[in-house]
Amino acid sequence: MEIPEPAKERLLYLLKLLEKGGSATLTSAQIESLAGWSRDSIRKDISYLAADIGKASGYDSAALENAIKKTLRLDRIQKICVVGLGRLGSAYLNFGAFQHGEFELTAGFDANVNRVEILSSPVPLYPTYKMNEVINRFAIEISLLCVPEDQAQLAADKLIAAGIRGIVNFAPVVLKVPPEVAVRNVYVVDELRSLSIRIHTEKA
Amino acid sequence: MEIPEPAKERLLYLLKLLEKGGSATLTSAQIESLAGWSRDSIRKDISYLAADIGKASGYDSAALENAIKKTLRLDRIQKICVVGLGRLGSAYLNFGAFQHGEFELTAGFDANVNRVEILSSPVPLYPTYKMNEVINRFAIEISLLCVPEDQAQLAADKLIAAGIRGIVNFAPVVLKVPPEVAVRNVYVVDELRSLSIRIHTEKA
DNA sequence: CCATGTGAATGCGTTCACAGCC
DNA sequence: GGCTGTGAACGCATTCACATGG
Repeated sequence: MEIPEPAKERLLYLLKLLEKGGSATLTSAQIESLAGWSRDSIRKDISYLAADIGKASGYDSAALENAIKKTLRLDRIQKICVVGLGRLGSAYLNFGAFQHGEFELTAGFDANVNRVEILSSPVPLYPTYKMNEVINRFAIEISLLCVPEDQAQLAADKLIAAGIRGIVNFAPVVLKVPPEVAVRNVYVVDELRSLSIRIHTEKA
Repeated sequence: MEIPEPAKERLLYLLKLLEKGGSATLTSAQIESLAGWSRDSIRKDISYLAADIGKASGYDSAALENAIKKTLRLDRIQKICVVGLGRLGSAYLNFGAFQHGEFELTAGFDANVNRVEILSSPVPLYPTYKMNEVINRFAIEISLLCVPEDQAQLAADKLIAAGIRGIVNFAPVVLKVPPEVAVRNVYVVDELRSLSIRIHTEKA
């Protein structure tokens, strides 16, 4: 069965809750108070996992966590890279979660060859012109895009040409990408606007 | 009429497109190719604005931009603050968009009094115990939460007690907040997971 | 008995199709 | 003619209500 998109997002959020530990077993009512959705939709969401987790006492947290990871295909290590090694990009080179977690930072790129040579990094660094080769050699699927605003589209085009499948875009621009490439924008002003809208246009 | 939540998000995204300039007039078909949604839903979304913008030649970009801002209540300056003046938090003190744009950074807070005194900043800084007073005095509605993971919930509780209405949370935790407080989480691993799910669970 | 799991009903958002207007 | 604007039809996700199981 195909899982509805909103259900996937809720399951992802639930996974976050589960990872922070807490009780070994959870009922849908408890999840409701933690997460804010109705217990009915929580039960329905979990039922999509088809994993036989529920007892009369509720759900086994560990089993639930595994089932979500497996169903959402988050159960294996995935390779990522970072493009643009300025302040933000180079900070991610040393980010702990990328050294041991489910996302393995495998390469860093920058158009400035000097920067590539001088920066010390636990991750191999390459000049931009090697992007195609490196991304394909290591089967990198997702990239962090940390270049300045005016270079973002150009860098994205290169990533796409190299066969990247997903981009986390930190530049405040709307990237033009083909439909098979997924993009998530991370920009604080967008978040503020979204909050502002929720605060000021809520059903009175 | 109440605007559907998904429509609000699309309008917000469309606003971003409009702000980057481009042509002075846009048809729904052009927006379709830029944004990726169907022209029908675009026309419906814009119709919620009830603003009489469309001509036979399409929409006037400037008028459309204004109408979106007005309808989504983004047409006035809103005050924000930042809690936690470490690497990330202090970087936002000098963020250009918060000095002239629609969000005005009005205060910075940190529990470490020393840090508050030593940091040089274009924005007034205060120790945490003044949070309540300052937030109310300046009518600050939204806060950036940039403290370490293990202090995030505590700091959020203080913000909520001070009457904050929205939080942009940069810590990798699920904040427990009352339903009237809005939260947006900004965490790169969440974004990567979301992309991964889209890439690997797309309808084949 | 309490909590899960699930077909059936509801409700909401998108798509359709056409009327109205420049 | 081309594009917008919108009631109506449609389809999908949430909610309901009950059957099932520890």
